[in-house]
Amino acid sequence: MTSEPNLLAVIQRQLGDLNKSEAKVANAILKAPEEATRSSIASLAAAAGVSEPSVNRFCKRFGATGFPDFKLQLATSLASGVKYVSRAVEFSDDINTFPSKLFDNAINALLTAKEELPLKAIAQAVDQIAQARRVYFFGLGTSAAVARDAEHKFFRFNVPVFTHEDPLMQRMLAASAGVGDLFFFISHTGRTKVLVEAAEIARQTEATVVSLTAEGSPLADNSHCCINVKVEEDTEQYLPMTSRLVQLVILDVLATGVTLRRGEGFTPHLARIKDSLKDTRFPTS
Amino acid sequence: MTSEPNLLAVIQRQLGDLNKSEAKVANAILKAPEEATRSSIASLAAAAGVSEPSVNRFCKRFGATGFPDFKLQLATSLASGVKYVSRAVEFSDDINTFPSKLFDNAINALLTAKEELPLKAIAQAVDQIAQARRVYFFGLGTSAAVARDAEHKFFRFNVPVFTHEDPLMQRMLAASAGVGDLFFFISHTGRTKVLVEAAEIARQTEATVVSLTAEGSPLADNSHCCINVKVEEDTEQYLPMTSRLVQLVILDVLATGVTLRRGEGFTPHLARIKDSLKDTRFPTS
DNA sequence: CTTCATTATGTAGTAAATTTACAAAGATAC
DNA sequence: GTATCTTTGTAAATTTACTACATAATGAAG
Repeated sequence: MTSEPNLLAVIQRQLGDLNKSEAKVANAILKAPEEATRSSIASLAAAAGVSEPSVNRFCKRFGATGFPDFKLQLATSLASGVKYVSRAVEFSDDINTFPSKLFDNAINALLTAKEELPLKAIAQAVDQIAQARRVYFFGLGTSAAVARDAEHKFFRFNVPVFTHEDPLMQRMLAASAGVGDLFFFISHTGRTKVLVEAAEIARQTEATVVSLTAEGSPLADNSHCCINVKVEEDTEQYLPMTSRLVQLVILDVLATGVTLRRGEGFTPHLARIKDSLKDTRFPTS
Repeated sequence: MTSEPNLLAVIQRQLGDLNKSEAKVANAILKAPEEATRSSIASLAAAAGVSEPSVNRFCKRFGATGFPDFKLQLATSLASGVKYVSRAVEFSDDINTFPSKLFDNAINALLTAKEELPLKAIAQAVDQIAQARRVYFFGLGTSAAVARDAEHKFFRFNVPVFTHEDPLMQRMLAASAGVGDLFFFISHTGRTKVLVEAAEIARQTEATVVSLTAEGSPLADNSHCCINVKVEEDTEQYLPMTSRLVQLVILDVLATGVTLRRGEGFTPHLARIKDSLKDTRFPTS
């Protein structure tokens, strides 16, 4: 792809930086993107309550050569089937609307994360995990489930992996750490006290501290290497789902990175683990 | 979608049935489809060596209302054609390529799942969870982490939720179940013996059995209600990541469904839970 | 092989849509 | 309060697409 991956997201993001009439046009488009691709500049201008040249200027502002070109880009963005705008679920939603909204939000989160992937930090983390003698995955609350998931992924690489949901265990293990130990902290906010404290303790040892959390948070500040997760707060009501999905995929990226490091010769080892499960299953008919 | 999946394929197929000038237009478009979406009727006519009305007639022949509409359809089908292709990670991949591949695969999995969402089963499951006196989430291996995640989501709704990773506990709880109990089994394959057995046992009681698993699997057969997850096997090497992501989002859909059922009056309750975590965190600067 | 009918294609004019140039209105700084 | 810069709209110019009609090509029948 040469240009922007999705136009609606860009428009959404820049909403604040637009002047009055441009914002009107933006809102009209965000409200009914499909329709916008089919309408003429005159009807869109009418719908937005602005003049035709304003619409034209709006298009040029977003990198199009003109209105037709803009419509084309918009149609292309829309084609993938995702409304690239995060949509909050409302109490008026029913079974036909809210599931797609949640899926769209999830997809949107992954798309955004993919665009701003901290490759350097990821590469560094892969290095450190591959070299570690022991890896501890620590998280609390919903992040504990992510840590558990990471354990499942990483134990396959002959690296001794440990997870603990108990903050006291986390503290004690952090305190008794040494060279070759790697502490991997997972936190959505990066502000959970007991977790940050555990990181501080680990930091005072010879161990390496890596975190998967929000940039600039206390946890990030206490890490040798921080994998920054972009979070859009406004869509999260009471459950931080989307950031957790991103965390999971990033852990998958790390696990895959370690596999690639191990090289092709490692494949039989993985196959052996998979095979070990064979007898626990009913055979496929 | 109302019409054809891929406009280019349709044009290609009908090439023989076209008359001379229409065929010229078809060839010009097939040769440079991207460019065709950007050009005016005049330039396309020139490129094909025909007159403008011929191009217009060509467009109408393929169901468009006119040239602009045709361009729109063409652009749409070009855009959607490229996506939905999962890409396997290879050992030749490096840090610049494999992370995006993994993200793409995850995104694709969600896109596919979204399109074939079993809404009826989801609605039914929401009903049953909302009415249940107790809900047990059971999974093994990687699905245990998903079950744990579900627990975290659902306990917020005053529904007593239980998770157990121990197959023996799962069996015993299933055996002692009664009216109002709901067993929610999570399994990627739906063929894990001990889990299927637990489902069989639960099925013999008065309890309700719901599963999130592959269609037609033994587990699905032993459930009152099965939420079918579409799985693309070929992209999964040794870790079934994508299906797990889909499972997580579906659980989120279920949790949201239950919230919506509870109605707006329930929001304060959720807010209270969120607030209860406040003191465990460092305040935002 | 001519003539008529039918279909295919192009020409020219018309209507519509888009863009540009410019002027008025509004905001901002001095 | 004036000058300057930005924003927005008006109107004209230009480009684009469409329609009606005319001409050419094709094919069938006599």
